[in-house]
Amino acid sequence: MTATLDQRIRGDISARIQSGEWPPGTRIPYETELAAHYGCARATVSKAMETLARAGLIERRRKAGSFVARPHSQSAVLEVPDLASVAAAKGETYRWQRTRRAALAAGEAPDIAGIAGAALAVEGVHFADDLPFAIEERWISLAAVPGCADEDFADTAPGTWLLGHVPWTHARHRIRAVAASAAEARRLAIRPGTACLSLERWTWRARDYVTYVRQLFPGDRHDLIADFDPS
Amino acid sequence: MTATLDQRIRGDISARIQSGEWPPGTRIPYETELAAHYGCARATVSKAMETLARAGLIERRRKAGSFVARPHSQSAVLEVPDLASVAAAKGETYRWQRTRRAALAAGEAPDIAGIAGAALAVEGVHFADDLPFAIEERWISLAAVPGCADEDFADTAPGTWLLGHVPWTHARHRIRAVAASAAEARRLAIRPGTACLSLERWTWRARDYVTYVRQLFPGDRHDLIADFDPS
DNA sequence: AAGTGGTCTAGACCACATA
DNA sequence: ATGTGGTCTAGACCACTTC
Repeated sequence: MTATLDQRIRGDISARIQSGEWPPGTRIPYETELAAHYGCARATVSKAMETLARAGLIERRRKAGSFVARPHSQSAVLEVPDLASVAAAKGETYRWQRTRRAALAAGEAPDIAGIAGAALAVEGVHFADDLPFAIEERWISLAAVPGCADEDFADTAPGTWLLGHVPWTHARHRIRAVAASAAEARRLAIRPGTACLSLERWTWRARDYVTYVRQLFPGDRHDLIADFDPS
Repeated sequence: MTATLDQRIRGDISARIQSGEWPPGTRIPYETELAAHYGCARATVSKAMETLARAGLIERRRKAGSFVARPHSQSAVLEVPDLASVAAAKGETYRWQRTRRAALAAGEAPDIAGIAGAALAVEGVHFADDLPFAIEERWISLAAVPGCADEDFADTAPGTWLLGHVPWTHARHRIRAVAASAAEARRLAIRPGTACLSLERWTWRARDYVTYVRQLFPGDRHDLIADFDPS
């Protein structure tokens, strides 16, 4: 029921924006005016406004004031959970089966992985209720993740291990639809040419590549959900 | 070069986390300790810590202190730009061709759209350099967006119009890989069964559905990129 | 030149989780 | 019972932008 003053101010303003009462371009009252209106310190108003600005609802300009922002694109937060968690959430049994583990010398990792130095290559299949639902190909930079040389990844999928052991600073995902090749189809127990979701992820730590992974899901066994609330 | 004290504190701490010096679970010095170390007020430290907590780098617990977070899932910000902007960014000519516009009475919109009342149905094709690269099916709630009854959407894609005219509070995206049906393939000038990326988006304003849209892209003509920096 | 947001201070009190 | 984070205040000065 009761909320902080910060939240109340934020709520009042975003309600006016979302109701259309303050259309894009409207000037919001100055911080001093709002502080007087709420009978609080300007710092409290400022904090609320900063949060709204970071959420993209308003734009702030010195000397001019704060204005309701014009939306320019839809954005959404895509959660890419650990596959074991996905299966667990659906009440399915999860299993990882490694099919390859190889230490590669410098230059042997494929170009797309972006790893120039020595790397560890790992491939395997994720099963839910004993049905394969994703194949995974991964390369890990040994320079960036020296500890992974001691892991065999026979029982634990590398993604699960990396998540808890390696800090990263930037990640890029590419999502595509592709037809399953004959080899991929065999490992996923589907027909060649079936539409599959391809999820690629490059992970950096500072300027060094940490890992590149490609996961392939049969189209009817996986989808990605992204939710977004501006707030 | 020079930054605010807030940024400096944040940078120092995230550097220690990202370098691995402070692995997940490490207790970060108390706010009072950090304030003494930097010779500043606790509020300044608190602001830095709050930002780090919102970015997911740390977890704060009353009485216990703040701790380096254990990452549990990868998350990424998926930008879903207006398709006209995508084409423009690639230097391609963009064109929208409407193929259907129909006012529907209550109950006539498909269940998946979630719109119980009267709705406007719009379908069309997005072209880049005169090649179809997406088909779109959309339903707009007339109750939530009364102004759209006056739009014919012959020249402007509804997404472009809605972005600038309708405030929304929540959106959900679903991304899947599907095989093109015969009808879809014909409109996209591809072969039936081709792997396509299906992007669905439900948009709410408070508790009311505003619009539902499904866009279908040939797999080789579109992909989605999502970047993420924790900060 | 004037006035806005941006940052910071040195307190204060509170709520809550832990010990 | 204690000590942490959570919030807020009443000031202050600065930087930047617009007038």
